[in-house]
Amino acid sequence: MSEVRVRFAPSPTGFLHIGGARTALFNWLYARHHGGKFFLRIEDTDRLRSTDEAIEAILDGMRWLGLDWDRWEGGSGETVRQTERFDLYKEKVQELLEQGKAYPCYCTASELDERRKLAMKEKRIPRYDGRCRERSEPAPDLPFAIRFKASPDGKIVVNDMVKGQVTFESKTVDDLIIARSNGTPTYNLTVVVDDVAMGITHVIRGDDHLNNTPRQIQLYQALGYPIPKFAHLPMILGSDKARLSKRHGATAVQQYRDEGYLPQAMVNYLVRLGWSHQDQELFALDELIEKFAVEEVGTSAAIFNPEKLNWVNAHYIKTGKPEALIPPLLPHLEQAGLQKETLDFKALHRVILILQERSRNMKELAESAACYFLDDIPYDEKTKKFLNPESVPILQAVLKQLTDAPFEHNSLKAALETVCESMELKLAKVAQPIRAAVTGKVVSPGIFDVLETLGKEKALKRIDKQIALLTG
RNA sequence: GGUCCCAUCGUCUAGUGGUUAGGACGUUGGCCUCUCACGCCGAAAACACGGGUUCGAUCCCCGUUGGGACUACCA
Repeated sequence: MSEVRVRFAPSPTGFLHIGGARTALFNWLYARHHGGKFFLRIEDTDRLRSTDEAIEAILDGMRWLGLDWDRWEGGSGETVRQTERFDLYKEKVQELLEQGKAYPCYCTASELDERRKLAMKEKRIPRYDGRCRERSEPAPDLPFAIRFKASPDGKIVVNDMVKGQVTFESKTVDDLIIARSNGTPTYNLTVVVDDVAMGITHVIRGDDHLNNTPRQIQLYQALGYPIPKFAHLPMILGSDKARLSKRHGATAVQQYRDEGYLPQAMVNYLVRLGWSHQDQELFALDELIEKFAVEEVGTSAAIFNPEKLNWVNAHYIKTGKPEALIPPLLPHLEQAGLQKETLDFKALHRVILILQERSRNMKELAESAACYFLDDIPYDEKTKKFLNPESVPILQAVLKQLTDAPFEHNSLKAALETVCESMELKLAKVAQPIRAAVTGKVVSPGIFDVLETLGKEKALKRIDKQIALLTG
């Protein structure tokens, strides 16, 4: 069986964050590159912290990024949920128990907690003292957790696809709890059992899991399982080199969507965090699938840089086809006060054409686009500089000249040049008042494009209205 | 504290036992110009430190320092 099978295994305790998205992306790319399978497994064994909202948020984020996942043959749904697999875990725990590879531990959580604190205080290494490991007295009638009996002998070597060979002394591996006293299994056990059950060939995850790997390898061995290949990806950090968190601004992938980022920009930005292909910065998705290799992923952590994301996003906006930009733009247009139902899509197409090269995100684009559709446009405070009594003659001349002009770039140019000549003014002197009058802003695309796009009716009406207001 | 990981411009990174250490974002000077962008041309900006190995180290090895992760009946 040479098929590549990977998985992304988030715990549904929150939204899909940047780090998780990158891990998912690398798994996805690896699977797609090798023509393998990419599964989504929800690690919800911690029932207290897992929520259905979080699961939905994660799936939503995955879909937005375009990371489609495969259905696991052995599962009943689109994703694998660990809470539906407790029977299997119990069976495996029982197996380990029967083989003497695990044992009940009667220490309570609070006792363990106290001992740990004491150890820290006395500067001892906080690790389980193994007091229940070799129990000779009869089992007390108390709740118990199950611990894995780690082997203290020898070394555990991880041949990591990104980190290279990493060696751990077996004796540093603690007797970890594999089942809680309430009977539910814990992460290190479920991850091993499921990865084997699902036939996972490559475990690609954040390097915060590197230290878990020796424990998991011991479990693989105890269960008589083959060990998959591992690839531990470097972390993504915030600007202060600390783990990315809310302090650094948006960490949820959805928030970037809401702020006007395009999924392909997000994907392109994320893939370059830790991976590169010579000097290339921009990659189309199919190109990524073709070129991506986990083996080429770098070893050091990367700092998330919103500025560069902005640049990538702007690139995809200015090079995108207007029709492709419309769907992701719609929610932002609604935010900007435009109803989808009343939108003139042909006009929108033209508006996008003149705005896309000067927009960094969809939100900006939508806000700039609004004035081409609204009947009553808001006027920026800054327009006062250009809309004053002095500009009235200019506006009047322009209005007169434009009344009979075809609203097409070259004719508009000729018309405004005529005004400039007759009034002995530079184009800037004429363009700014018009710009202010017709867009309500002091910056916009080129004035001829603006007028053409806006159309004669709206343009003249707005100029006329400003003249009226200023002379009124 | 213990274990493990990491170290090239501010940031993402390329790179090689001999290079003027390359690209990109950002910063910055200029050009273009009706505003703002875009675009174009230029500039500043890095091999953490100390030992080795070597004719020669940014590159290989060791150490130091500095970051990070893990050290839960979280995942």
